[in-house]
Amino acid sequence: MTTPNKVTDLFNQSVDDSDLSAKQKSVLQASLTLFSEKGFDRTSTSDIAKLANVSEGTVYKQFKTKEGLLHAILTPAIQQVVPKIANDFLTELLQNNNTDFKDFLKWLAQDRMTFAVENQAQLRILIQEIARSDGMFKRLGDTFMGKIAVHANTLFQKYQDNGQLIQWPMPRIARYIASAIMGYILPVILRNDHNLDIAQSSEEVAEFLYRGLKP
Amino acid sequence: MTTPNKVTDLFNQSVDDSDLSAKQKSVLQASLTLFSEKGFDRTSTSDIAKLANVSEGTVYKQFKTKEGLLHAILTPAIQQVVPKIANDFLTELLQNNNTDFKDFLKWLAQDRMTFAVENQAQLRILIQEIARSDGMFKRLGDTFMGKIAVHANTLFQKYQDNGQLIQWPMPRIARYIASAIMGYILPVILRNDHNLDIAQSSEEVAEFLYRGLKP
DNA sequence: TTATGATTAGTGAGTGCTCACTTACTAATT
DNA sequence: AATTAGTAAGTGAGCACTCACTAATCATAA
Repeated sequence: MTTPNKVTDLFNQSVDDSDLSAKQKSVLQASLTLFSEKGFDRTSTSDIAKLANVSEGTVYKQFKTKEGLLHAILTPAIQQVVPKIANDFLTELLQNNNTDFKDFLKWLAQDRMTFAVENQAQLRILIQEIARSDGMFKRLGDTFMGKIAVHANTLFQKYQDNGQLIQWPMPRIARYIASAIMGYILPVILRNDHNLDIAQSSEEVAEFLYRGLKP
Repeated sequence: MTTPNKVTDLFNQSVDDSDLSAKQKSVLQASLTLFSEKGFDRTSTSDIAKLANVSEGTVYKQFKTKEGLLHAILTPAIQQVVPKIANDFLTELLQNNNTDFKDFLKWLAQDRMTFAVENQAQLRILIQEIARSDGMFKRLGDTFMGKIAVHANTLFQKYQDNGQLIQWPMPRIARYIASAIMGYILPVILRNDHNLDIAQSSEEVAEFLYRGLKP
């Protein structure tokens, strides 16, 4: 439970799964780099073509529009940011052994921190989109409510019945867990910092959260 | 201590302090609205002129460039996001009465939540900028280290000596306080939500933080 | 007060440039 | 032979910004 699970690198995973040509892959890679470094709106398609060493027409052969390129990058990110966590909760639920709540917190933190460090560029682009359109945040929130809420609720209930978790409403508990972990992840993404000590950080945050959330 | 202090509305404050004409003020107001709704890059100067009911030349009479407009909006925001907190800490320090740590947490949360709700548009634009250039986040971080760290350190030390605060390093404590409060503020800003129950939320977050941070 | 000159505020039709996207073409693959 | 991938020179639209001009404001002297 405390060992890190396999958190996949989104780019390599979704690129390998698709049957894109080498040139198209380098278009995606160049877009990922430039979007995260300069922002979507300040990246031109000719910039992308130059960095990818292809002609500008090639950029449009596969991804019909510039937005389509953004979509190709963000869709796998969005689909993993939220639903992957749902799976984590389920896995934890299905193992009926009574895992320590603190261990679960540490494992969750570890898992999401690993994901964040391995997908910094995508997450930065996602944050840019969230800040621009209030629709994106609501969409993520809805996905969370739809896919995670039920599992999280059940799991938290178990810990509450165990006497390991305070009797607060589930959204309140979720908010503190999410924001504390975000407190480690966001600075890393926003500073382009590549030196997050995940073992140390997840231990720390689990300790704090457990103190704040035990009955 | 638990009563909210006066948190000023940035736009009205900085606009009234300046000697801008009515038209220039409406240019600023229109920019604020459009930048926060559509993002800086997707707002054209002709959009701004239209919403402000002025000619496009007027936009450029006072604020020489579009960037200058962004600057005029963000500078007061940046100067209040961080340094205002420094002042709060100082105020708290100078009242040498032994205020309860939990009361301080509640007051701090209340203060920043009020600020955030009253300056949603500016903060949303600031978040957009933070997400785009990693320089902005570092700049805020440096301002924090320069203006707040010392005061916060002294204050936390006092609470630690009081036996009200756990003996953790100051950055760790600051991180949890900041992220927990952010957990309430960010959703409000990113969803354009205008219904944050500040009294309830600040009480809640102070309760959680105190549980997690008491020795 | 009022006429005068000067400074500033505001206008809106340009202007040149960048950019997303197209298209007519060639090269490669099957 | 036919379909697909890749090319590179367009193209038109939109944009930030300018400029020649007019309207308003204001200081000062008759």
